[in-house]
Amino acid sequence: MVTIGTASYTGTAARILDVAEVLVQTRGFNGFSYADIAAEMNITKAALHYHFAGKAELGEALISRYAARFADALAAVDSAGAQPAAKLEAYAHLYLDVLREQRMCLCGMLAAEYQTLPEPMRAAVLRFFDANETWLQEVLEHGRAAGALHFGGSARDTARMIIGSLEGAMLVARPYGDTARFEAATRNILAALATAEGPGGARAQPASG
Amino acid sequence: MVTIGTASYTGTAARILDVAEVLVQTRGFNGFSYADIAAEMNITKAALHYHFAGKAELGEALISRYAARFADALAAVDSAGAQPAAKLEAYAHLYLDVLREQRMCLCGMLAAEYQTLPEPMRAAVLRFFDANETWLQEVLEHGRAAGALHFGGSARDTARMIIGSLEGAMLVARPYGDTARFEAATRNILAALATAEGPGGARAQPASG
DNA sequence: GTCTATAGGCAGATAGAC
DNA sequence: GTCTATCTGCCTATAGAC
Repeated sequence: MVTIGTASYTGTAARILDVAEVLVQTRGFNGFSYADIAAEMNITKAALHYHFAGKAELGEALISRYAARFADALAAVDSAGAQPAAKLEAYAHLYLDVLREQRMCLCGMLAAEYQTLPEPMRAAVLRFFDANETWLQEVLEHGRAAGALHFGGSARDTARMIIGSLEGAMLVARPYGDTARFEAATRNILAALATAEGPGGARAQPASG
Repeated sequence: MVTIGTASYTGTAARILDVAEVLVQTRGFNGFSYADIAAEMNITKAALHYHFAGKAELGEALISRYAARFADALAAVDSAGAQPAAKLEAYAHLYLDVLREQRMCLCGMLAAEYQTLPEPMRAAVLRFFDANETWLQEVLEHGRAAGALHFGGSARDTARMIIGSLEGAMLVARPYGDTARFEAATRNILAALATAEGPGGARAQPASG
């Protein structure tokens, strides 16, 4: 179980986060302004500053809430007690739900803009990926021990591969407005883990010298 | 052979593109300004407008030149006459070279910002991915016919999976400043294609209902 | 081709009234 | 909590001299 944050917002603050979240996921952190949020909510920019001192603080709150929600979703998958392969499918489905709303993963988007982010946001983005990696690693290790999943390399590297592949599949599928691209890629990746000869087997060769 | 564009720039225009390219690949299209380019080059913003009417035109030129360079690199891989698996590794190495300079793929970055881009830039980004897909598809089909590559689904879907996985591996590896993350993911992906039981085999299950 | 100067607008942010 | 009003600074872009 991974607890990333305990941030809880209600009322106006929560509504601000809702609006800002969509803006970041569709336009990027550098692609929207306080004026965009204010216009959408029919309040003034000054009111926003009452709830979140600056854009940096708003960004931190966004990641914190998003990560907490994601952690809750993963905990729910664990509680459902499904098979390892089904857990991986449930994991991929979390991404698909985001893509269906024509959004990018919040932290995938912020990963692209990483170099322009204030330090606290950077750290929070990495924590999000770390938490995902930890959860996947556990699923992969248990799955391999139970003979349900098959992969050659370390569970850690395989977890990282899954995260990257899903983030990238979203990244490319969204401009095409085509969720089928994401779903096909997901099938390819997960199917290889559920078959006898998974990725990173003995015959694996380095991709570069 | 895919010819994307024939754009050719020399002198100041080429230097502007060089500087702007790094800025887009590291900070995003919405994360830099004409002032940044001007400062780096020790010229004025007004001089930039002489070469590229506006940021949108500069963006189009950037993608056009990047895509042409990428197409040239793929043609060079073809000319080398390597085995299918080696071609895929060479393809992945193109991405690695970009990541080693701590840059994101230009079009991967622009894919994240897609919704904020002017239409001509959007179209150019999709053309880039389409060209990549076409090239990979050909390598995959020839590789399968020759018994060198193994995958269950269509070559098109597998090509798309590769593009997404490499873009995503870059996206996540860059914030960590860790090229090993990218290389491990690449090994996982490509190894599965070079082994008997590749991804998307008969046992493949849909990732979602 | 590059400059100075400047326009016009929007960014994030603050002060102080209500 | 939300407002009006305002500040400062940066943005893209243009005009016109050299």
